[in-house]
Amino acid sequence: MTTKDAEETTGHALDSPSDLGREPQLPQERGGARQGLHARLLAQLGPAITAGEYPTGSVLRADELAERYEVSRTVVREAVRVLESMRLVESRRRVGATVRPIEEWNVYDPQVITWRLAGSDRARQLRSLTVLRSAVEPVAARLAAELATAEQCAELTEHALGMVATSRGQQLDAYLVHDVAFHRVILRASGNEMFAQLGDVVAAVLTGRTQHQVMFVDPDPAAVTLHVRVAEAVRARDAARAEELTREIAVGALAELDILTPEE
Amino acid sequence: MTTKDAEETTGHALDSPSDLGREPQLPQERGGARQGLHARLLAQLGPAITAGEYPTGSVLRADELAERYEVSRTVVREAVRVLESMRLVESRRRVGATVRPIEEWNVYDPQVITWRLAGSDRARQLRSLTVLRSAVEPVAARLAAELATAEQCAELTEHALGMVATSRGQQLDAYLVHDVAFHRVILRASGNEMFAQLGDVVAAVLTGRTQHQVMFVDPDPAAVTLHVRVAEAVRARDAARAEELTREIAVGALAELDILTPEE
DNA sequence: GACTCGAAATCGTCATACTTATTTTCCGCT
DNA sequence: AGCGGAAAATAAGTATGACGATTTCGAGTC
Repeated sequence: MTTKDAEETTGHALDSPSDLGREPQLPQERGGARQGLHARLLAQLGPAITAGEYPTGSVLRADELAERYEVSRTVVREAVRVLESMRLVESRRRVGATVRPIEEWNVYDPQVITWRLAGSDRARQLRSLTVLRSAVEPVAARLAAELATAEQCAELTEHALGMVATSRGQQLDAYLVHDVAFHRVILRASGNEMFAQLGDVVAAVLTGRTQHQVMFVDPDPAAVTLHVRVAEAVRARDAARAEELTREIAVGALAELDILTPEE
Repeated sequence: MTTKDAEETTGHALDSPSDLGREPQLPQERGGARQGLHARLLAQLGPAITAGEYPTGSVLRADELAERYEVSRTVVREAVRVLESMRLVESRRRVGATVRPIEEWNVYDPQVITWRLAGSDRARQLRSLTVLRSAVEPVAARLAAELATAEQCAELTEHALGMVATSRGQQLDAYLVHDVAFHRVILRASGNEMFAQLGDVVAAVLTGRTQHQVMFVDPDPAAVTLHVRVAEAVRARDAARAEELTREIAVGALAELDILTPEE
């Protein structure tokens, strides 16, 4: 059972509600009136495309979509415009919106990431994101060590200690909260806006990992210790050490991934 | 032959030259301006917002925009939808599209990056991107060393040698071509789709650097040598060395940046 | 003074007519 | 028969008006 929780924090993020696009048609959900019909249509088309339901090169015609989903062309066009801005499709006159190859997608778009994480592309997306993390977070930690405010240092140790406190006895949910918060602080403290924006991505990865991993296993004690030491290094303004320790965490995350998903 | 038909049926010609307009916001065709009125409107609004012309919290009303830019509300709405998907604005009923704080923008969106690079935010954007590069490229080089095909290795050495050949005598343009191509190959060869997509970003950074730097100076010979050695390391499947050498390149790029732009 | 209810403003959606660009068809020409 | 170009067909793009939904604001009442 997919117990959902741990969605929180400020801002909106990549959380996809329990909206599984199994139904091939009819966005008829009177349950939750999300904002706007076009958003609902998007929530149908986006996952469908990223899941490969519409393969590369296939064409979406406006009238067809309008009829299929029982909305006006206006709504369809707005949704298509958004898909186009995500580079999922390319709209051409007299042809329609053709699905672009995956290499051209805006794979950094939070919405695209969410859709892919929710769909059949999950494993691949998770791997890409983890590799990205392994590249970014060590450098972010280095910068954080140089730039973090006293308050951010305090948050860091607070969450590191929180991880220690919740690392045993099946408290994975509580552990996850601290873990996510910890990495968010690091990324934000780096002072780089592009790093900071990866906070949601990291949250998604960590959440996904927790949900999909064997839930009985407590977190790796070594990883917990590393987090504590990173917090110490940042507080001590030891950039090199913060970077190196975070790199060790990243190595652990990659190794974990190799266990979970079969190598290609 | 462009013959003007004096069509009075609609009486709405968007290119009527007599219309001078004291609110002259007539988006002319421009390089990069894709087909479609909405794209042209977007090309006006996007840069304006990212440049801070519309500060955070300011509101864009649909009718107002429609009148100001002399387009229909249909066009305005599509443009706003796209801005919304980029998280530049948030559209609410009865309020309009309010500009979000920069921390919430989709700073990885290629279009947003382009706009910011072209506007007043240029220096900051360049710095963010360079830091990102410094994090990603070393890891990408490591992966490339493990995964690159023979053909990619060949391309790599080819471009590295090309850099050597054009590194002296004011051939900066030719040098740039090889430089960009080199980094593109590395990113692509890493096998990570998210890294690969940063190729355009790196190209933008390198191009911007060349354009804004003193054009008389030939590239740093040390950097050129490093590229050659990276190519060698990748060919030799020496992942650790490829990573380390690329990290040295990144350090150089960061140092260069500190010279150009005053630190904050 | 606080509370409620109604009116105004503005976005969201729909329907429709028309425009424009591109593809396809097909006719006439070589 | 093959080829080239004009005409037709098609679907996206744009414009416009109408209506619905919702949020905000203000006026009137307790």
